[in-house]
Amino acid sequence: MSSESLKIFAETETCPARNVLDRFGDKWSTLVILVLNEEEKLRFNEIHKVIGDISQKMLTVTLRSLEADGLVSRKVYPEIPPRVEYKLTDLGKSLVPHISSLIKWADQNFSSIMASRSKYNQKAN
Amino acid sequence: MSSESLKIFAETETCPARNVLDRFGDKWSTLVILVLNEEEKLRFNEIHKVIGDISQKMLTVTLRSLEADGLVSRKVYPEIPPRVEYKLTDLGKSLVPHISSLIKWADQNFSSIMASRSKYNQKAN
DNA sequence: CGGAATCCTGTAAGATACTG
DNA sequence: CAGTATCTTACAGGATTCCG
Repeated sequence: MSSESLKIFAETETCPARNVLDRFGDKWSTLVILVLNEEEKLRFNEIHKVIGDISQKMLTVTLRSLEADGLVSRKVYPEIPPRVEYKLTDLGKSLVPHISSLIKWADQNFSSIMASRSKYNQKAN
Repeated sequence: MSSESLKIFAETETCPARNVLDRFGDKWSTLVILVLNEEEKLRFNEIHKVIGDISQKMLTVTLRSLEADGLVSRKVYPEIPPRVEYKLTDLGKSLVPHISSLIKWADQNFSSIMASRSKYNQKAN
């Protein structure tokens, strides 16, 4: 993969790479995508329950931005009490394998990274 | 890929997935990795020049944390003026393909995402 | 040249309370 | 149930200065 093909040095707003990497720069987006990937469709509180430590506000914010990007679709049922279902769009699904491969790498190299970290911190003290 | 194999719901500190995703949560790490991937070895100011809009401080911080994780190696030459060379470790190199596949996805779907974004923002107003 | 040290600010994100 | 509305805070990251 050549340098030119990456185009990672453009301004953030117009650079696909930076733009999308920024999307994963937040704390919850990837996690929500992965959760949605496991169940086809999920309600707000179901997602909330699965990700124990996300606040209601951040789950809303995250879902809204994923929806804005066309990665997640939101379907409201006009009932009382209200019911809202979230699911990955095709675009969202097409992203999952790439995230998964990253997770897989993480799993495989986690102990190595942690070992390196503690070794590095030792030297510092 | 099953839910169980992902293990994304554990505590952040002990969860490989979250731990590594957090690493890419910062603004510059992936960018620095990609830059280092293109040149085999680079000096501090060379990296700085390639990534035009990173501050000296953040480049230092980023390189240090990448070094701590064992993704980047740092070699100091005892000369005056000082010379320091950075390069990816094998571990760092093994990560690159996964990032690249993400970038590739970003490139391919950027216009689609941007279109979705502006459409979403229209509705909001 | 390659940083370190300090100061400062914007914003992501948490806590809490309220609502159709 | 699925949010919205505020308020508050921590910390990432920028700007600047100094140093071996």
